[in-house]
Amino acid sequence: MIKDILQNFNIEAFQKEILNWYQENKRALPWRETSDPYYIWISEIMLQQTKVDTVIPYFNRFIDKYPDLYSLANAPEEEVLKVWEGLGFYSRARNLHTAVREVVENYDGKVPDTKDELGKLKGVGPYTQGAILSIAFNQPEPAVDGNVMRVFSRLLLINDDIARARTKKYFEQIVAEVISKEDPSSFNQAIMDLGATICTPKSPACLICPVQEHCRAFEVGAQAELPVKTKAKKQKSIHYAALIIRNQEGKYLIEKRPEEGLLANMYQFPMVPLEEVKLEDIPAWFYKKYGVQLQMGVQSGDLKHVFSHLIWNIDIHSAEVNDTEVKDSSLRIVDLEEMKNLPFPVSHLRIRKGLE
DNA sequence: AATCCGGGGCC
DNA sequence: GGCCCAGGATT
Repeated sequence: MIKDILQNFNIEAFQKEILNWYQENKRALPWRETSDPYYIWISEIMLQQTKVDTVIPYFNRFIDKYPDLYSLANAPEEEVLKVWEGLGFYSRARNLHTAVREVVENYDGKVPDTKDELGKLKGVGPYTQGAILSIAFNQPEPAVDGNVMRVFSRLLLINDDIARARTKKYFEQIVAEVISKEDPSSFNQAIMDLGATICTPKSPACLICPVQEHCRAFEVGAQAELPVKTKAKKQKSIHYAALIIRNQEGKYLIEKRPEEGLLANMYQFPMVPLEEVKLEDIPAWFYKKYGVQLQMGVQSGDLKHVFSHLIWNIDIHSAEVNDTEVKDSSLRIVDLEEMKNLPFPVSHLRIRKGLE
């Protein structure tokens, strides 16, 4: 069936034209100034589900702080999370940190250049394997993401649901056939750039597309209908009270989240689920959970924070404690400056901003 | 195969 | 408000 879909698709001409276009039009990106697999790796992890413009300042800060693989391997996790703060999907940072240590342990600090070895590393899946192998090691491996599926679904007029796993495998077979064997690095990056700048999700710029004459969707005017993708479910909404808890010294009581699940190992102001706990029951609930007596103050505001799969509606309350130290290992008492050195999710950075 | 896991920007 | 984005791990 791969042969069928590629029937009458002029692979050689397509390769030549997309590579010529890329040579003339490629975006100047920090991670394109090198082919060091460590830098390529960092960039590919950051770029997962994240736009280029968002990644650039994070990438620059990250390699400034961790210029080589060993400096990252030797860093404490909390510091790595702090550098990642605001970028989201924090398991990416924790998995990357784990994987870099695996490379030091098992591969003498050198990023492996085979699919099997890369695939064993935490956080390195099929896409990132292909991206590292092609971009850093110039191997003709497909690196198929949503971007690539959009481009090829239009080029070849494929209306399979790209949310399905089997569809992704189908595109991987197609790209394995079409990819340039002479310059796979440029080829994969060319498809990325085309998807980001020309073959965009909404209103693609077909009239200036360098491979328009190869595009079956453009030929029949179907580019706006592709790719086909089933909708994600709507997010669930949860109502919390976030507690800004101060002691007599003016320090704050904050909490480190569990090491698994949502926002793992990130810090936050303690949160009370208001569907389960009434406002007047918060002190009793808090004492039972943390062993700390608190007095509630006033509500100082509220905010809404949207995740990919849920929505937090947070009422911000102030509270007071007498304690200067705490027993519960997840709690810490810190001043504002100390807080700024700890990793917080954006929702709680917004809460903290009200303290300045 | 379905679900979980952030955040920002666009329309 | 819905949708998109250089996905992977877990179940």
